Amino acid sequence: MPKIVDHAARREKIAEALWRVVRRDGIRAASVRTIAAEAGWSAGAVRYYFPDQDGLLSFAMDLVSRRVTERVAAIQPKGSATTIALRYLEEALPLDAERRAEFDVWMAFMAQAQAESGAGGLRAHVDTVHDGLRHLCESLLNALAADGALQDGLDVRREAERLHALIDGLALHAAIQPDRTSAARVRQLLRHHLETLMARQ
Amino acid sequence: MPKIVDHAARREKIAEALWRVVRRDGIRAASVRTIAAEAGWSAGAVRYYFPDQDGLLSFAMDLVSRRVTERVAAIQPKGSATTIALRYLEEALPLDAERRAEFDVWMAFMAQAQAESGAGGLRAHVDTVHDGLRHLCESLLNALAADGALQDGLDVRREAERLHALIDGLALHAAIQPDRTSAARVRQLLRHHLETLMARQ
DNA sequence: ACGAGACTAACACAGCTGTGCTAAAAAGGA
DNA sequence: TCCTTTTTAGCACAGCTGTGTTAGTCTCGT
Repeated sequence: MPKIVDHAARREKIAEALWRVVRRDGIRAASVRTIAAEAGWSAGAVRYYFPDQDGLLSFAMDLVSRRVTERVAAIQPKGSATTIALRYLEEALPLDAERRAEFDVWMAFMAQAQAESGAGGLRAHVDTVHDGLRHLCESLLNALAADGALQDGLDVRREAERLHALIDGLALHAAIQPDRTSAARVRQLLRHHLETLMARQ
Repeated sequence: MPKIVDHAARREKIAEALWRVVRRDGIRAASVRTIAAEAGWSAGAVRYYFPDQDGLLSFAMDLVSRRVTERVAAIQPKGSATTIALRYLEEALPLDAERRAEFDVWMAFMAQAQAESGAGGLRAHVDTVHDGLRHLCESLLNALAADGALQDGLDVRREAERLHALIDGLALHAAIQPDRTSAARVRQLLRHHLETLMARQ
């Protein structure tokens, strides 16, 4: 029959073009035409894959979280519970150019999602990712507790919330002031925080 | 001479209209005309006070930080160093409707400021506020240390960074999931964090 | 009263916006 | 080769965008 292009791959290419536009000029500049130009196609071609703009935005936001999820899923959980925890938590932080780009875009979407009206679908994405990270924090702390690595009498639920907040705060700092908040420093702070939770050897 | 209106007050009214638009429909909807309509004036009137849109955006963002700064400056530092610290840090968190509104707007501006090109002035505002909060954290910890309330051998600089990240993370959580992250819970987590830094009585 | 200065509204313009629609091009199976 | 289906480019439309400009309205000190 006719020419076949990888539909899913094309949609991702377009979404990535949207990311670049958002990162370069902000979400206000993310129009169908600028995105098409960035992707190297005509506006009509883009609209063939995304009939309307809201769908494009929603897909692009979802792609961010899928990318992160894929990377997290690819982690091999080996080593001590502590090393594993550090490894997982680091993956959620924007410590290199690629993840920093994703985080910038994510931040733009998150701000947009806060708008009461309009694309309500974005709000659900935020909640999903947020709950996912909270759950990850809790799981990692539970694993540490099972290993007897944590101090006695620790409220794991509370510590998970605190860790979660710390992670998001560190992510923000790494993103908006990458020079002042180097990757090494962020790793150091994260490790230090975990150490304050651990039992004295 | 002619009719006199309070110039500064009018500019703030317009900026607040911009906030409402951003909060309701996102920063993408923040055009001169929608803002004018929201403020109840004509677009021409708005442009009399803000010749161009970038100026309006920049002013509106600056107003957010000024409002926060004013509230922080109005705090009466009385009570123990711990109470004072809690009082100050709480003020930086979006724990009521007004501050939540400000934070939503701030988040939208922050995301926009991350765009490499375009309104470069926004970037400076972000840095100023960011540094201000970091400095506040450090000052409060130093005051606690001077009172002998902190554990011995604590790296204050490091703890200030950790506290700062925690604050920003808690603020984010309080803003995007206010139902799941109640004001009481945030206060509890903050107090708990400080307690982990304090010397055992 | 009157006129100088501060303020407001309205229009114009070129350009961009999302979306609907249509015609053409491409490419693989028959 | 030709035909069928997918893919692409382009146009059209109404409406919005930022910004210049201009004409008008108001209010106060003289």
